[in-house]
Amino acid sequence: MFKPVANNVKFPALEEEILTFWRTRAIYEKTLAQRATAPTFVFYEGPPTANGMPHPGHCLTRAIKDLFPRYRTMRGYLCQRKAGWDTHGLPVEVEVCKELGIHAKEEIEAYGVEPFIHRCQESVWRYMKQWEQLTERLGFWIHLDEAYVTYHQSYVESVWWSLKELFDRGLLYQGHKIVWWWAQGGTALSAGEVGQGYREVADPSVYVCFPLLDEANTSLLVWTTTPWTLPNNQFAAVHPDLDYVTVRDEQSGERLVLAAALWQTIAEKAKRTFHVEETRPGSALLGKRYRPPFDYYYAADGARQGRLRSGGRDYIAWRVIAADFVTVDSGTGVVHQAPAFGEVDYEVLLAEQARFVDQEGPPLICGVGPDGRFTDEVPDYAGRWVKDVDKDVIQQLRAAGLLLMREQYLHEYPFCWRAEQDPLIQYPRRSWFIRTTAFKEQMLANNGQINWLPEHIREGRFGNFLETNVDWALSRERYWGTPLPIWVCDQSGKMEAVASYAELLAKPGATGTEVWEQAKRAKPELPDDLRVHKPYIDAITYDSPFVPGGRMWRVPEVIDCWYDSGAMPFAQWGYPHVNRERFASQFPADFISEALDQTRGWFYSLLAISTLLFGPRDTADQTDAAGAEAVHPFPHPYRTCIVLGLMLAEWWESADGKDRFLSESDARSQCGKKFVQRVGKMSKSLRNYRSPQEIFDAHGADALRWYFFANQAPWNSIIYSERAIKESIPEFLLRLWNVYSFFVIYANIDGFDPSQLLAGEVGQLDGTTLARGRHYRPVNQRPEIDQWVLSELHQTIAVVVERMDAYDNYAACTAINGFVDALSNWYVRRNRDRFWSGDEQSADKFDAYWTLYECLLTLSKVIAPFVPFVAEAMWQNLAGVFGDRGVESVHLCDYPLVDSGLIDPELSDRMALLREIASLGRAARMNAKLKVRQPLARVEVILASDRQQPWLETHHELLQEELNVKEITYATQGDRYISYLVQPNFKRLGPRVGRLMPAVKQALSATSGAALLEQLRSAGHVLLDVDGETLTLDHEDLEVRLQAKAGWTAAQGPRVVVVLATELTPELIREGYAQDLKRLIQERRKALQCQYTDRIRLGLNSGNEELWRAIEENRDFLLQETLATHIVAGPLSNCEPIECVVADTPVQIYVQVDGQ
RNA sequence: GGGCGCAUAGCUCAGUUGGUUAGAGCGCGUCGCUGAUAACGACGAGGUCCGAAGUUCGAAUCUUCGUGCGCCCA
Repeated sequence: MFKPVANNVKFPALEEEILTFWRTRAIYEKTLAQRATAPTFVFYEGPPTANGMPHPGHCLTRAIKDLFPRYRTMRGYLCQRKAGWDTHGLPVEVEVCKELGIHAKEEIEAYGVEPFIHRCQESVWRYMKQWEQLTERLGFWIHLDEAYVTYHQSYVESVWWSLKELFDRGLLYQGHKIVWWWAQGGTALSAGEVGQGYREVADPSVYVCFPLLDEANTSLLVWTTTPWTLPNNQFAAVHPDLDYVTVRDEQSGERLVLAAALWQTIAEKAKRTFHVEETRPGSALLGKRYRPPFDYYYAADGARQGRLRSGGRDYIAWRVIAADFVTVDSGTGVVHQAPAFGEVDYEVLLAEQARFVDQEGPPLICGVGPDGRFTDEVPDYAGRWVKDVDKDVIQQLRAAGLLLMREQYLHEYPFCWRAEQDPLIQYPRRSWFIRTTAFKEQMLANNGQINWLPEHIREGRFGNFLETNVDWALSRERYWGTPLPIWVCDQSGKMEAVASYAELLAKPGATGTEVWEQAKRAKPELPDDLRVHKPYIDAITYDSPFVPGGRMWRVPEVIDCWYDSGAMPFAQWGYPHVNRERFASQFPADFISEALDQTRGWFYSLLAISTLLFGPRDTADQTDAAGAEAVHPFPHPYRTCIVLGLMLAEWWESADGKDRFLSESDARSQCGKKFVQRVGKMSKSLRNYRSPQEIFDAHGADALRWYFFANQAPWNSIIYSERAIKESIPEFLLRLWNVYSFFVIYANIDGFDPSQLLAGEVGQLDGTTLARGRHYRPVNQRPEIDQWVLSELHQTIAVVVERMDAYDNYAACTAINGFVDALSNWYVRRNRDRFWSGDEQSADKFDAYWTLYECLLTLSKVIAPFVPFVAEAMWQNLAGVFGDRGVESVHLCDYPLVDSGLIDPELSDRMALLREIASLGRAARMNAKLKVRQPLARVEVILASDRQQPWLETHHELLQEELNVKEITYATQGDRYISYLVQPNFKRLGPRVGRLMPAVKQALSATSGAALLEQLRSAGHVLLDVDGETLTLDHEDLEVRLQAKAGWTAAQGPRVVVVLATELTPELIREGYAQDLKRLIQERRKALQCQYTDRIRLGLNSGNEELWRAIEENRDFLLQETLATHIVAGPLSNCEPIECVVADTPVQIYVQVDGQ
């Protein structure tokens, strides 16, 4: 016996039971164990951070990350799934600072780096529980207890090894970087953080004169929105191809040089009258020297020259240079350059420096300290915060007669995201870089081999990003991160990199471990991993190999935590210090997936690090012994990458905007009809989304998973809509569940128990095994509809496997959904009688049970990777009857294989036609307002082709029942009812007739369709004169469409028309009455909660003679259908009647269970 | 400002190398079916396939330009 299936299934509760089953039986571990020697399918987990709550977006990534490994495991691969956690970085420090109520770097120093680091380490596990819970509840199978953790010593040491590689190969260097600098906090902010802090502000913008040295009374007119940077001016930039004019200011008589396109606008704004005196291209201005508005540096160096590499000499600064970025969109076409405070400006400086012989070019002028205050180099403003001096600068310019005008300028400017009043400034910092630009071509070649989904990422977003590659700014002046493993000699400044802690301690004269040892003694619970972190690692020094008596000290920086995550392919194993073979077997990944925002994040860090470390090297670069073994053909470190779309939130708010972020039902109850729906980015602070746990509790993980997998291609953005998730249940899960429940109910009634019919081990209950069962007949001996449904099943498997091998879950789900619909709405519906029939031992009945049983078993395997809980629930019951003789879990099964012998495309086509006829018949009934319970005498089916007619004729019964008609006739000649429309087969004829196509179409429609068909039938082809040519068109060149003529109750499809005979006889009408009665009685049975097998007594009260006659004529039918023992006229004692209307007259029906 | 993507029914989305009735689900309306189904089925309304130009015998699909939106970067 199967376990009875509750018809009001609660998926969330069901899922909890399955989770317990998986856990106690260690099913996940068993899936791996049984593939121990199988070929590998390599998956990499992109490490999330556990110091924030998981949100719905993580459900999507984790669902996709679960789907393909599960699928591949069932397909016979070993797919290890090592979890990982990203634990370093500024966000962690910020969380800790919040707890401590501090935010500046000095405050951290004052608090103490050591206790600060301890708090960081503790903080990264804050939401661990929630993450683990979400992961398990979603059914994401991954080894959480063997996770890699980026702060662990072995992980850090792998990163060190890779950095030492790069250092030794000359790929790690120090340079300046202009960063967005939070002066009050003393730190640079990452691009993401800067992006969060943009606000629209009004800044002063000034038009300033830079007097030219060799043109009297003539100045460059320069525009800037940051007056405070003017004291640090080094150059003025023009576009060499733009036209510049020299204008005379009527009022002052001074001449100004500015872009030709802008002079009128500026004259208007400044309320001046300009007279154009000269026009010249920007190129004619190049090299012209000017006097900057402030002479703090100019006084000493204004006349200084340096030697050029190309020979000759040039002034080091304060002259006009060429730049492509100059536009005439705003400003004056002459751009002030202060390289210390602008990334673009700094590029200009680098380019200028490159022209000069080393040490003779322009130095970087920077009169501002890291605290954002002017230094003594700018005496007028020394000690003042840069943004505070704008006014005074303007005042000074005006006094010097250098200010043409000032205005307010509205623009977006970044502020610190956690200290909202602090504007950020661009500021130069010493920084460590990885020379990724040297590997651009290799990265592009590697990228070219990756299977990106969607494809456009390769050439588009990611490819373009690689094309514009700049060296990776690796270092961070922070505390909680992987320390940069470079030690520098305090005598010579020479440096070397260190690849492991042991290597460090083995250095001659190494000291400093006592700092860690003391800390550990004081606080024994400290994880040993901390010893490779600040401040302990900084304490370790050793003898300089470069200078006798020198000491080696670590540089203070830690590294960008993106490097940590990108190093995970080897660092997760501790490679190369340990686990060399594990790395070898798990590299590269076959599959990774994250959301689109990782393009420049993890996808890049993985690719860059892998290309640099494991890509081919030129022969000169054989520094490392590991290098030779480590060269891998592209692509690596991942072969396929699914780039998921963003997840959007959906919420409701009142029309007046007062109540926001409501659920749909809350909005309805609170705002009446005055509410609106909103869709937008998910935001933690706005709380505009429901927690995943709520979805799990209300609808279940399978519902969420199916919604993700089956609703759209994964790279489209998806709305996290509770309603849509809920709706995915009846569409698929519930429909499937109902079929399953139907099977179990009837199998139990009829005593169909496969475990009694099938002896011995049954394993995965595949087709071969089932074939051993008693009463299991070969498929070709079963009714055609059984053959059909199994054919559909195997076609579905073929599509699903083909699509899933191509990582296309959406199309796979569509195919599965289509099969479940066919199973439910055709197979089960059309075969109810076979399951309901009295003869428990008939071959036909066994065929039906074995067929449906096989479909459901196979289906549970097919859906297992998608909806693992429902699949397991079905398997536990369907295969559970065998106890230990069968496989313990559906997830231990192999994915079903296609039995192409069972696929019958012809049968599929025929059945599709039959279903179409049935559907059209119903449509025609609808049009005639003839309900299906009313039997009809006849339908006529007119086919466009007689090919399937003989087959259809053998299925009269099915169609008669479906359409409730007495007779069905087929014809291909239905001239009374229809006309023929013959059209060319465009796809076939297009290439052949080309431009004649419209004429062919015209000629065909001008000829009588019936005549064409007759010609085709008799001669096998049609001759058509078109444009002086005679075309021979055969059967396949033509498409025959049917068109129902007016005046008939008919419905038309492209290849078939169904015509109803609508005239009713009294007998037919009485039969309809009997059908009405049957339905009413059945409803009553249901209301009385009868068992399926309960017998009943019937009583009827009605004065309608026709109705009684109907009962007499259909007595057997009624008794059989309703399981009634007899029918009496009049009421039954002790029985409540139901009042209803049959045959337009009131009737009381009494239903009583027999024996009560 | 640059790059990438998207734009198809009221909503959310499919739409296979270009082929002539553009689909699904939901929603809405009408009706029907039901002893598996708190389900289901049928029918209907609803589409300038964002706009314009081009290529082609033929364009939702290819090309160019434009518009709007999103994301990334500056």
